[in-house]
Amino acid sequence: MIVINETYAKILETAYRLFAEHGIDKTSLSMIAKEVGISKPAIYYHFLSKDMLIDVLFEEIKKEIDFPKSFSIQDYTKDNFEAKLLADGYRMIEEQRQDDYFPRVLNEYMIRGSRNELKYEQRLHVVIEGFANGFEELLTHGAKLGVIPGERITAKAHMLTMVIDNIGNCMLIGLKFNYKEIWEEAAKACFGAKGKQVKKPLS
Amino acid sequence: MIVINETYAKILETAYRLFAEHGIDKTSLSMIAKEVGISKPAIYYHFLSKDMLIDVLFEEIKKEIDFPKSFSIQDYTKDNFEAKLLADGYRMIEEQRQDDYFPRVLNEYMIRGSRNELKYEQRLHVVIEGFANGFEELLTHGAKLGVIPGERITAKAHMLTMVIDNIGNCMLIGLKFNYKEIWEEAAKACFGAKGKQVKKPLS
DNA sequence: GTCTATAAGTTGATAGAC
DNA sequence: GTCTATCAACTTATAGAC
Repeated sequence: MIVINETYAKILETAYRLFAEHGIDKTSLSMIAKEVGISKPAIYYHFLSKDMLIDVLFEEIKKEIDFPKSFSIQDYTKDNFEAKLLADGYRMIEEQRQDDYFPRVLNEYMIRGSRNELKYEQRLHVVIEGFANGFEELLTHGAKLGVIPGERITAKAHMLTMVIDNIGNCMLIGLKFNYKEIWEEAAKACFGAKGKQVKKPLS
Repeated sequence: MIVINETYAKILETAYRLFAEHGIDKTSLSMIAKEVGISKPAIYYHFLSKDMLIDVLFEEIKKEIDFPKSFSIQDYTKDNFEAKLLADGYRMIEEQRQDDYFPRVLNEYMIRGSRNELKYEQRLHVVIEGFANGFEELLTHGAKLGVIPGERITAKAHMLTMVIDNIGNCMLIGLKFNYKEIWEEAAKACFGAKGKQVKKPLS
């Protein structure tokens, strides 16, 4: 978050934290102002309304979500494909385990999108479809390499999206599942019956 | 929902609908009273507080969630196992497509559980674990019948739980995925390499 | 059981001084 | 840019009549 104005950035950061802790609806501008150390009307100098603040924060958050950040397709080769798909998933799970502010806030926008608020709905599509398309691209790459069956790539990609996304949700409510193993099952399903090929022909 | 008192039931039903439409936080007791056709203080005769109303409704909702309702293990045989697992999933997806009030409200409680409100957190565990355990039981049954590999049953069951649950979430925000195909990929993953056995020796 | 009236507090937002 | 003072509108909740 590179912002010119100091206070502007502080307000956004504080809103982010408080939204995660209490939810958007139950976070008032007074609470934010108090934490930042300014008066409530001062917020209105930087943001037109609470709604605008919520909006701007969502735009900032969206920038942080990026499929290529977690799964860099160009690094996947015929030999490392399965291992790398597993490892990248593990890493994503581990990242969520450490910072639960992010998925919490994203969840807040998710629930807003699930209502009739169209503006969030459409923007959330971009987020999830980003992952769905990313996985589809990755699996297509795998099919070209010959490590993944070429059929039903889209369905498989979406299945992976469902799993990795819901792992985050379940961690949020404190469910103690073995998420690495769950990801392994989902990932393995993409390789089909022919998945058990040469394992370590590397170097 | 079989309740003795008329107004009591009306309040609960109206709360259910309004919670789904506007979220719990943005649904006031005035809104509920207005829709029911009574005055706001009348609600306090039936419920100690808004919190108690939220609590009671959650208990009612929990009764509606029941794994055996969607997947009745005793009906799964060696011959129909894969087909039935698919069909039951399809039916669940179809049910969600028709009534989106239910998942919406459940989502409201989910997000409450993801905060620090311990009472919801623990009760939500019961809900999801109900499905996780149900799938585990079902797959164990499948392993006994010889249609499912006996290893990693728990991980597979949890993977199915992640998928079926998140399909609901994605439908909620209006994502137009092919959910039947997604479920097929998840289900097929449980059968492993040996899954391609006799298909129609039935009748 | 349901009402009117009202308390006590919070909210998002604005006016206007500095 | 930030403040104090203030607003109208809402909230949950209670007192007490019928």
